[in-house]
Amino acid sequence: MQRGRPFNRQDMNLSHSMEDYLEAIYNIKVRNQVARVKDISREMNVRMPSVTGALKALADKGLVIYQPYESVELTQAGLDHARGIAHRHTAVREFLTSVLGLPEEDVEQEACGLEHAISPETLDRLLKLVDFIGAHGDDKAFRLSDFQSFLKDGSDPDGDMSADVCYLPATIKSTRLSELCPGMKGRIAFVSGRKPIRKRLVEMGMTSDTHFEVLRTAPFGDPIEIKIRGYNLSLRRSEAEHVEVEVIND
Amino acid sequence: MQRGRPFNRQDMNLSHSMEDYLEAIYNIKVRNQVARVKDISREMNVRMPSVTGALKALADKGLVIYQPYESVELTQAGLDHARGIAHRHTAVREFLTSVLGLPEEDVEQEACGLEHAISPETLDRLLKLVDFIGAHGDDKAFRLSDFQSFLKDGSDPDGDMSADVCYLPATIKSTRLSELCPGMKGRIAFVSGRKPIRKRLVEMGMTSDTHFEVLRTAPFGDPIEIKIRGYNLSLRRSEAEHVEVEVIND
DNA sequence: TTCTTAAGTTAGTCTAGCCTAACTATAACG
DNA sequence: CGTTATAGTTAGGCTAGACTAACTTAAGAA
Repeated sequence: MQRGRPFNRQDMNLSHSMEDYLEAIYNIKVRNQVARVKDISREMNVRMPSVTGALKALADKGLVIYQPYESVELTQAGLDHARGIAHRHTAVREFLTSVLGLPEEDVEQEACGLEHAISPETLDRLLKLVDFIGAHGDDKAFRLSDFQSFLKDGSDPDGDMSADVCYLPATIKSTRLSELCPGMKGRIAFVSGRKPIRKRLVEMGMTSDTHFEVLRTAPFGDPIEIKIRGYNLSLRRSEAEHVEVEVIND
Repeated sequence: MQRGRPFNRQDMNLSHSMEDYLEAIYNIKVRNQVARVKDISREMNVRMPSVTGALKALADKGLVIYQPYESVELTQAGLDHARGIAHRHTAVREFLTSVLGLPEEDVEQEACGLEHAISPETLDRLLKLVDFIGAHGDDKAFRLSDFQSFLKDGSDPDGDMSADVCYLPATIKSTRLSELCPGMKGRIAFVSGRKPIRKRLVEMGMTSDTHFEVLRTAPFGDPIEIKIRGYNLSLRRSEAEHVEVEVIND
């Protein structure tokens, strides 16, 4: 029960609907680089004026940068939030398909509903469960008690998992280029930021879907050196913060 | 994504909020026999005028019988619906606690959010999963592939489950007295219906928390004979339909 | 039987989110 | 360089669902 509760998502109080908009913007940027009102309207199945309204609300909360007639940018906070939602979505979808065995097609819509109601704690355990169950193919035996003790102290009797593994299985782990450490590889999702900085980054070859590897980072992470399209490139931290990437661990 | 979708819960289109009200009424009746505006208001954490409004809306949809200044009754449809919601709620709570191992206290609120977004198909599988995993204590090995094939053809290699078991484990299976078959035992949850019929039933000993057993049912289920408080009682089907019970299988 | 009080209702307000209709900006093309 | 089509915005309206303030019922005490 418990009505009247504002949806408690960490500090920020985002409505169900605003979360949907944020997620849509994020997804569109990953696909198309830029998110325009029309795109969002299509993705969300609403009319354009509704999008305009939502963007103003999101801008008020400091989650997007919105200026009339321009394409939408995510702020740092907006990006963080959007990633959170996307992770919840992925976790739920993953659980529904790979554990419950529901068909991919049917799952998408349901995940959209469930993603808003999942607490961080549950999210964490859901991901761990998916990982634990699916760790080494469907035929590996699973004991609930093993999982429980794994949750507690991170021990897995079969030694296939460890507590500090990355719990995003068939999942995309997204972050900013500036967060990566040397040796990590990834794929560029999209470049955010206003026109001039975007232009510069794109000219350097930072375009969507391009793969790269981080070579070196200086003491304070500035500059950061990456290998991309066969070239070595050196970026300022302030620039790397505008590059949303997906980590690929091999 | 997919905004603009009316919450597709089977045929009836009930909003998130209306579902909450319905569930609250159901829970209160199970606890208190009667649900009054004040109770609902307390349970839902809203003010009384909001309840009045909601009751009118639910009455319009034919889910409750509402007359000003009187206590609320659930119609047949309302009861069915409420049970559905309660089951989703229980399934989610069960999963969160017994599989994910989250603490009881934290789970209640989250279940409230999730219960609205769960499809019948997912509900079914979630219950099966809880049952399958917990079938014989935490130490029983579980193979995802076994679960998957159990879902398909109802076969369990260890023979501990069968396809037509009742998939509500630590769960309350609630229904109407009129639905039960001879030999079934249960507990009276509450008696619905307007005053005269309620009065008669209560006088016969049909009060909340009383245990009973179904002895006989005539061809068309009318009358139905039960043993309650040491007496044998014969009820018309039309009366038994007003008695909400919880089945106890031993 | 009247009085008092708690429960319940009505009326009216507010906000979030959606909508349509009508206006405006931008960019692309002749 | 103006025209036009498309994208986007503003204005205004609607519904759901909450709220407060003020009125009404009903039930129990005097």
